[in-house]
Amino acid sequence: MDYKDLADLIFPDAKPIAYYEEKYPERNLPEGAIVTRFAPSPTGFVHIGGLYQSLIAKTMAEKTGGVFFLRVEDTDQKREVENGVTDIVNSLKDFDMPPDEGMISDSEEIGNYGPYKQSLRKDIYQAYAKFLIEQGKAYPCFCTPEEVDHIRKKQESAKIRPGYYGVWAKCRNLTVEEAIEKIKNGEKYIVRFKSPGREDRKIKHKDVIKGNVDFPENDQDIVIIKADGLPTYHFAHAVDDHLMRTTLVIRSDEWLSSVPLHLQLFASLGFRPPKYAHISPIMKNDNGNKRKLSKRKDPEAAVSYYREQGIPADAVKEYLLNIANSSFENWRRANPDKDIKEFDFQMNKMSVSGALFDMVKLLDISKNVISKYDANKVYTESLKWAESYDNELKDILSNKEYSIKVLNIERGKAKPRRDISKWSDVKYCIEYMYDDKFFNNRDEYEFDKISDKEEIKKILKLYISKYYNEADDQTTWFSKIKDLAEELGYAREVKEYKKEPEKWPGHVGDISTVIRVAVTKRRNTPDLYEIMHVLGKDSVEKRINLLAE
RNA sequence: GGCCCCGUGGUCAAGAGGUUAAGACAUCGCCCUUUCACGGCGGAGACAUGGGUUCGAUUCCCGUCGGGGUCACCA
Repeated sequence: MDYKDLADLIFPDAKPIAYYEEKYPERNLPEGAIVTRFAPSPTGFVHIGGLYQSLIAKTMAEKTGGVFFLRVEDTDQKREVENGVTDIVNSLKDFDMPPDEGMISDSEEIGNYGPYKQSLRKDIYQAYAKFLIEQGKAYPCFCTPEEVDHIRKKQESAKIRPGYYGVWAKCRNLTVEEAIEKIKNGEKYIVRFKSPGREDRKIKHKDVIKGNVDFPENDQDIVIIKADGLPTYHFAHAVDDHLMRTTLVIRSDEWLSSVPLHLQLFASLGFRPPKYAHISPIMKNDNGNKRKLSKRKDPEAAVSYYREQGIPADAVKEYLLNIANSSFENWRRANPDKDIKEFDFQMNKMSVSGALFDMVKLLDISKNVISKYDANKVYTESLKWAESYDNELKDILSNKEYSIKVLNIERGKAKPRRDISKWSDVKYCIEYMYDDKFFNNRDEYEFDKISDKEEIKKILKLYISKYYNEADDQTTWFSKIKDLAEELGYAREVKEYKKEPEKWPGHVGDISTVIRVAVTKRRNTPDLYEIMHVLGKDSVEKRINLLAE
C-alpha cells in the first residue's frame, strides 16, 4: 500500500487537480496587470481596515488594467454572522467600489473563476489535499484537540517552541498501513501538511510594502483540512489565489508572519506564488498605546459608522488615500476637481508603520469635499441621509426648491463656505431658515454688544419701517444699515469707530448683529444679505416685528 | 518568552551622509471682514536613546528602550 491508497481512502471522489488547472486557466490580461482581491470573512461588520485594503486593491487593479475580485472566506461556520455577505457586498457598493468579479449578493456572483465563496469550494480543496497526500506531502492526523493541547502545554512548561512539528508531530511518521487501519477503525482525523521546512534555515521574502524581510523557515505541520472537511485559511489561500490567478495579495500585516508557511504551501503544491503587500492596519490611540481599531470598542471601526454619521464616501476614501500616500494631499490641492482615480497611487510609498486614525482630519477633508458639491448635490445627499437617520431634517428638506436656495447660500463660489463636514451637520446649519422651526424655537435671543431691549426695539423698528427694502442689491442694503447706524448715533464705519471708540456707543457691525440675531436667533451665520434674500420679505418682516412691536 | 516589523512636532507624514528638517490637520497670534466660515500672514512644536563607522549622522551598523504583529481544527 502506498500514499495513493491512503489518498483514495480519504478523498475517494476528488477529481484530479488537472481538471481544475484546466478549468481556471491563466488570465489573458495585458502585461503588468494586477489581479487582486478583497477576501473577508463574513463575521460581522466590515472594518475600516477592510475598506482601506479594498481601496488599495481596487486602485491597483484599475491602474494596471487588472481585476479586483471579492472572495468570501466563510470556512469557519462558528464565527459566521447573519447577513455577513450582504453587508460586505453593500459596503463596497456604498463606497462605489464594486468588485469586477466575485460575490455581488449573498448568493450571486459574477466571473469565471468561482465559486467565490469558500464554503462552495470544498471539492476543490479536497482535490488539492488529496494531491498532496498522494505525494506524501500531507497526512491524516489522528490527534485529538485535547492531545494537541497537551503537547503544547508540555512544550510550554519545558520552554520549547510550541507547535506540531518535528518529533512532536506524532502522526507524521505513521506508516500508510497504520493510517489506513486507523481510518478503517473509524478514528477521527484531520489533514496536516507535512512541512519540508527547517527552523534553522532562513527564507527571504520581498514584500511590496515592507521590503526585504527574512524569516526562519516554517516547520509546523499545520492543519490544511479541518474535521468538518473545510480547509484552514492557509490552505484555502494557496489554492484559491492560485486558481483565481491572483498576482498580488494585499492584506493586513498580521499575516506577514505566515508568509514562510504560505510560500512553502505554494511550492509544495507546485504553484507560482503571488506577490504580497502587507499593509499596516489603522490604529487608535488608547491611553497612550497604539492598538488596532477594534470592532468592539470603536464605533469608527465599522464602515457603516461613516454612513450613519453622514460622512460622504468620497471623503472617507480621500482620507484613506491620504494615509496610504501622503502625496495625495498635494495632488488634491493641485487638482481640486479631478477624480481620485486620476491620482497616481504608488503602493511602494505606503507607510510601513500603522497610522493613528484621525477623525479631525477626516472631518476636515470631508468639509472640503462637501464644500465643492453644488447645492443640488448637498440637497440630494443630505436628504438621502436624513431619510434613514433624521426625520426632522427630512421634514425640513421636504420643500426642495426652497431648501436648495438655502443650501446655495455662499456656495458655488471660488472660495465656498466650509461649514458642513457631515450630513448630520446640515440640520443645525439651516434650520433657522425655515419659519416652522424658527417660530417654534424656544431658545432665548442672545444679542451681543447691544443688549438693551428698548434699544433693540428701536433699531429694529426703524430698520423695518424706514430702511428695509427687499429689492435692494447688497451694496444698497448695507449702506442702508449704515444709514440706520448713523441716524441712531452709531459709527457708520467700523474703522472710524476703532480709531475713537469713545465717540460712539457702537458701530454698524453692532447694528447688523442686532438684525442678524433678530432674523436668525444666531450670532454667527453666513452672509446676512443672502439669508434675508432667501427668507423673503414676509418672513423677514415677521421675524423682525416679533421683537420690534 | 521565541520570531518578525516599526520609531521625524499632538496627529498624518516628506526627506537626504552636509537642508534654515518640507507640507497637511490640530493649536496660538495678527490681518481681512457687519458675525461666522473662507482667505492671507506669522508663531510655537520633531529626527526615542547609547555606542560605533565617518571630516561630518537624524539618515548607515550594533545595543538599549518604546510601540505593534504573530505563535489555533479563527481568519
